[in-house]
Amino acid sequence: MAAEDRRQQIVTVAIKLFSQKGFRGTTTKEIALAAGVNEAIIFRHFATKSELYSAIIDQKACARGIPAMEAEIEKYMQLRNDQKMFERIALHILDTHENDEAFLRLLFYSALEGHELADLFFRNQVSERYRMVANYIKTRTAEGAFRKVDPMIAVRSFFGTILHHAITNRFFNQSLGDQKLNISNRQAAERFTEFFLAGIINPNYSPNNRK
Amino acid sequence: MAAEDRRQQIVTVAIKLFSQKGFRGTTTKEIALAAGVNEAIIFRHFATKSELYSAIIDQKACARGIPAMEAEIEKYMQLRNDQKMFERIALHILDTHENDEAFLRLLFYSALEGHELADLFFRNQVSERYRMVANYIKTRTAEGAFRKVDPMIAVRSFFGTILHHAITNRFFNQSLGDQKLNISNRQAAERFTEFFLAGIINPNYSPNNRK
DNA sequence: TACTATGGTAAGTAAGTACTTACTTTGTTC
DNA sequence: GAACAAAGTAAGTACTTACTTACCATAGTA
Repeated sequence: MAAEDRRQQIVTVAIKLFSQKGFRGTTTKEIALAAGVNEAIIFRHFATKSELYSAIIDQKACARGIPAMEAEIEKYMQLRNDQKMFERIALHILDTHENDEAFLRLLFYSALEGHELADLFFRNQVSERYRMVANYIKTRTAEGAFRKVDPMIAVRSFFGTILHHAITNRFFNQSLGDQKLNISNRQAAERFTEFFLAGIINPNYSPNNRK
Repeated sequence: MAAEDRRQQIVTVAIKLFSQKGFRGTTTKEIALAAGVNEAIIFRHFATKSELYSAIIDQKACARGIPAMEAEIEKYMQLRNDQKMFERIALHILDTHENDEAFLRLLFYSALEGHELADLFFRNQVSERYRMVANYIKTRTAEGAFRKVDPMIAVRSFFGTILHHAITNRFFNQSLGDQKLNISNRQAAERFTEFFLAGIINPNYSPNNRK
């Protein structure tokens, strides 16, 4: 196998194992076994185990957003379609964490074990999205469509709700007994967004008497 | 030192270390060093490292609630003081995670590493509280004070908001740059509750024409 | 055919790891 | 003060860890 392919294969295998057992909990021997090569091969491609982790960070923390989805959100913002806009963001988050099972675990392990992944991800991806949504809320408040609220409080409420749902479903669902909430991501995005917007829209607003 | 005291001391030291580096990441040697005893002492009190973890679980997952706080919440429920009631729950959660720094980390490590602590905690503590709040929301909806909402959606929105705030503050606050939200727990409880209630109260309700 | 660069391996090393063994100290009771 | 149980220790064991060394196989080029 060509060097570059092997390198990528090792990274892929390592992502899976690190997400399952953490960085400290995963041995280079296990990674080699799962990749079907001798352990020494890993150290031919990566000087240390930490360097292998760095390669994962480069791949995960700097992942580019999906342009189609970004455009969709942008469109709904311009149309002032609040429901669809927040719903799309929520669905994106929920789907991301469902499709990439490893990622949420990798993030939490990284936060707990003190690697830079979680920090970089927050800096590069989350922080920017928080700012964008906060600005949208400010705009809508200025237009009179939303009540006067602290945008950061509203942003944390919204993302908190969605992330809590994602985290609970992944880590704690079987612990909740009859308190489970087994709905599709689409339904969840729709209903959490409805609930969120009910709390933030200005009941006296009609689009015609916009200032 | 008496056996029971030493045992408890080892548990206390282990909680701190396990929360910092996880179960797998903490060595029995480190625990012994931190407790100021020989490593063999640990194995005199606990047959295995796992058994030490079990002792922690017994102590943490079965911790009793604080009666004074439970009574306060119960009182606000009976008085139908929605703001104070939700605020008190929120403050309890935020304070718990601030005062017991180790606990949130211990919980997440346990969820990731697959120990029973997280599961037991959810089963014994969280699930019951979710049910209680969901029932309260149902009652208030029946009384006409709250809009007709899915109680589970509302419950997840509320707890999600509060937990997200607690988690973000503990793990990711320094990653958020200017998106930080540096407010006291009391302020946070008050403002998140206000925001939540604005979304759930029935605007046409007045207590006098209760059914 | 011989040379060389590259992808691969077997079998190590030194430093941990959980856990044990054989022994010493210390406080209590008669 | 002798007997004895409980609290403590030093120095192990067998095994695993990240990482290394010395060697092999094969394809492309001269």
